[in-house]
Amino acid sequence: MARAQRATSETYHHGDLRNALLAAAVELIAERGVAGLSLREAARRVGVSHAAPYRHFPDRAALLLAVADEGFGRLVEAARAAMDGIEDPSERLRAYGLEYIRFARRNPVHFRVMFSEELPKPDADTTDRAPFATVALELLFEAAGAAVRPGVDAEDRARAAVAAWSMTHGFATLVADGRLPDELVADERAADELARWVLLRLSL
Amino acid sequence: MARAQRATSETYHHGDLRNALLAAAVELIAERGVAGLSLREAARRVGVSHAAPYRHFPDRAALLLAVADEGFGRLVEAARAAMDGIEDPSERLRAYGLEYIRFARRNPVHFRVMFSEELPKPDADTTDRAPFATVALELLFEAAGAAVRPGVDAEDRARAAVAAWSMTHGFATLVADGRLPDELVADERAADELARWVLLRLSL
DNA sequence: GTACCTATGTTGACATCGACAACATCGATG
DNA sequence: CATCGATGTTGTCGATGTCAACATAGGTAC
Repeated sequence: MARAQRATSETYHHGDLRNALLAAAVELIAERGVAGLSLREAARRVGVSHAAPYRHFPDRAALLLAVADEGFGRLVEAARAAMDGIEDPSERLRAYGLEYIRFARRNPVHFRVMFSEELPKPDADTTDRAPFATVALELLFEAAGAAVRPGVDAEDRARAAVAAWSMTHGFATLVADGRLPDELVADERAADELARWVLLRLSL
Repeated sequence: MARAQRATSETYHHGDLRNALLAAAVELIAERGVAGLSLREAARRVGVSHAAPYRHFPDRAALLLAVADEGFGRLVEAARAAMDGIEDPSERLRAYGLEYIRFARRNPVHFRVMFSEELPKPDADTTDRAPFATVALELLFEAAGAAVRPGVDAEDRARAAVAAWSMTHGFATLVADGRLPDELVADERAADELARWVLLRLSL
């Protein structure tokens, strides 16, 4: 928010433009949606010229990608913390799912960007610039694979992962997009409880 | 596709501009994504001037809305046909889900637009211009409500609907966005089978 | 300490887009 | 056959993404 400690000479050289732009982008998207994000408006809001952002992001897509990766990073962190110490594989998977949904509820902007169509498709190059997305999904597939009864073949293990992801991602999407009745997800407690209930309908 | 029967005077007055624009829009979105849809490019592709689309759609959002409603219409039609004649409520719900997912696979562009963030939020006015969206969701909630064991209270019935929607919508979203490994959903048969398997993990 | 050098900002320009206004054309209706 | 409304066209405006050319500040090498 507040301009970084040492804004050089109080005018030229912002000092922390990259982060300021990220924050402004999130704010803007919250107000106008992903499509409403404009580099010029973001620049305006942090008080720099319209071309300044290009010193930090090659193009608009890169800014979106940065927001997405920030989101995936936070998700991975939260999920790891939530699963930490839990032994039972089913419980671990549920803990991940719950955190995934909680994340979507608390960071709807990030979540929407993370799965936005506007995001450049991950290729070799993009993967470098957004490492966390891969990690987050690997974590999920691991947890899901471990949660199926032992002795199940690889194919069904993959299917189980898809089922778990579908359920979790579906619910999270509905929450982040505000498609569920407000009273159902108004406060954290109610939302958590509903999420838990929904995740329990999943039998792998 | 082909210009309507009587393109008046072969030049002025296209004859079926509205539909031509819809088709062009879908094509464009398939190539460049929803964000890549531009009224001017659509106009160019059907061979009219850049302002012609405004005679049929008040703005860009309206064109998107029309694509979405076309999609919801087709979905409702397909879902009704699929459920027709099936008695068992659980089977009916599964039939809907399967059709929902099949629709997403076969019409990924429509599906993405239908749930795109860019779509104007449904308010009283929009509902008039896009009646099918409501119908499609009502149909789902009915089917889900009927599928839970009798004697369950209203609250759990609503929860069940959310769970069913989450699972179905989640999987459909992953498919439409191409996030699942290609070999899993390459041909219709494999995709259907996987969808069935996934939907069977749902126990209401 | 001073003279560069590089990272970071700024100004100015161009093409594209959504949107509107003013004008043109066609076909149906009297 | 004259008129009128629906449908297209041209011209224009402001906003945007992106690039090129220029400016500035702060650190580094001597």
